[in-house]
Amino acid sequence: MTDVDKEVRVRFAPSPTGYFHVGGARTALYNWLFARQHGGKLILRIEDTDTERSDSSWTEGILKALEWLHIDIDEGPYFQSQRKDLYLAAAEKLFLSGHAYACDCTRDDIENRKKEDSKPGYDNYCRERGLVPGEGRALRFRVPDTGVTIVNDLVRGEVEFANVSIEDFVLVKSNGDPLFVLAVVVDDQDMDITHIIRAEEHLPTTPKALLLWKALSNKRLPVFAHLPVLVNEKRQKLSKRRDRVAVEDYREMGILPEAMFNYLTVLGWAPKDGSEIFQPEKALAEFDLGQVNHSPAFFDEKRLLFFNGQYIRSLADEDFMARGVPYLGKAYPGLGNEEIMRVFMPLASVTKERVATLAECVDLLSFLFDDPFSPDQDDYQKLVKESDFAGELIKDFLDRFKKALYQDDENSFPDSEKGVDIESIKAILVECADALGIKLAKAQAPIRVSVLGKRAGLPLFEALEVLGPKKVMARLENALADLAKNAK
RNA sequence: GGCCCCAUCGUCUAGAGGCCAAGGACACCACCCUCUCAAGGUGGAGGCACGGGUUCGAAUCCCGUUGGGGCUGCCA
Repeated sequence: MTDVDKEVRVRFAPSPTGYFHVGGARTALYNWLFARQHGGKLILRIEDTDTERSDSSWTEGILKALEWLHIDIDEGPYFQSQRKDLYLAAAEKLFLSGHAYACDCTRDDIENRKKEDSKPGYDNYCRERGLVPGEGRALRFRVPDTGVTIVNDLVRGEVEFANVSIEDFVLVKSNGDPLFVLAVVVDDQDMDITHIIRAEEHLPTTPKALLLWKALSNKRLPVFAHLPVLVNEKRQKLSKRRDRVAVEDYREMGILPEAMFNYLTVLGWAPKDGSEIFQPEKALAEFDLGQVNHSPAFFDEKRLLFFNGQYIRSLADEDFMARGVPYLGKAYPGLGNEEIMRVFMPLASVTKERVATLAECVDLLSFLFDDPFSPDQDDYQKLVKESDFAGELIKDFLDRFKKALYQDDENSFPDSEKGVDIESIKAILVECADALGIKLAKAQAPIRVSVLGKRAGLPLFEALEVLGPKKVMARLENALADLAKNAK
């Protein structure tokens, strides 16, 4: 078998030093697409060689986020913290072969000499001192003084680095811990990685990796693909510390994983036909690293919200409801799912075309569950209290509503849940509006605010029907009493 | 400062020398639909950073400038 026939093996290698943000998710996604396209393997490797900043809880978050996005991994997770011996063995090999040398320079030493020299980076002071590796001594790689190192990149073509511009970088810290450059190359060779797909920020370290790779073995070089970074509104690389773009946060606000997946896919790549909302199958069929954009992309939440709205609306009512229920359950811990679903289901279709996220269901349906109930103060003030017809209208509506409900038998209504149907409620309000000589749009406002609590929301008649006559009447009577009290 | 990457509407993009007086989508504005709000429909405003080349012809190729970004750590 020739090298060319080798199975595609890619890796996603996050470092667990903070919450998992959307930039990492996109890198993982592109790796996944590439692996699946080529019938290859996706390996997950946790780069936790920085013991100071790494934490297993972050690893947990990465795992959960990948699962949520349906990015399934074939191997791993491997933990670099558990493979230290491998890196140290490679370090020894490099020292023995003369590719690396021990260095006892402190940071200050280097700084001081730099003042005289004015050249940045390490000055190769220890290169020919013949120090033996040991306590308090770092191990540095001997970078060639001449020649160039060329990075073969699927996204950017060939990128050339003059070796003189690369300093003798550290492979092993003076405390004996291996550094990521070493660990990454050792692992990529050990795990037979064929394609390294990662963010562009790694491009400057790639020539180092290549030099190391060749010094370590004669394995075929991996092919690189450096993806443009994701930036914030200020065009800076997304940072875990600065930018609030955790995958977990989007999940909590009710972004659908398929919407996130789709949005991430088209952030930096577009299918030939220009379509933007599509199933993963299409990306699998058409995705091409060579077509990935070269420039940084802004993670536009507004656009994500649009994608999410599209996905929500394409859901079957039952599915939509099932996904929304947990959000309501969280907002109203006292309620059982059954209880929520009973009123959610009949309103599912009118709700799903009014939300961009699942969390927004809570806001739209709160009138069903709030207990005690109280309307939005601003809306109530403006559309009920300050209205010159609200009192009259509400009274009229309430009278007619009761009449329809009791149906000529005032005693037949104890607490019947039968209620009044949508068409009848509408007919009643039309009559009220006509009596006042105003339009239906105007007439619905006081009723809406008094019963549903806000000036905007679900279609009034559907909402009233599902709410049920008891609460409708109680809230209208409350409004009436309040208006009467105020009139004095 | 040094090295490297990048540059099409505000944003994400289509564009691989003539099909481009630059197309689509988000956001924005207007109108239609309409019980509110949405959703949906129709329309509108809005861009090839600049300067040189190459070419019969450049958003597309080359050079420079400017601008932005990344890296420059015994972080990843």
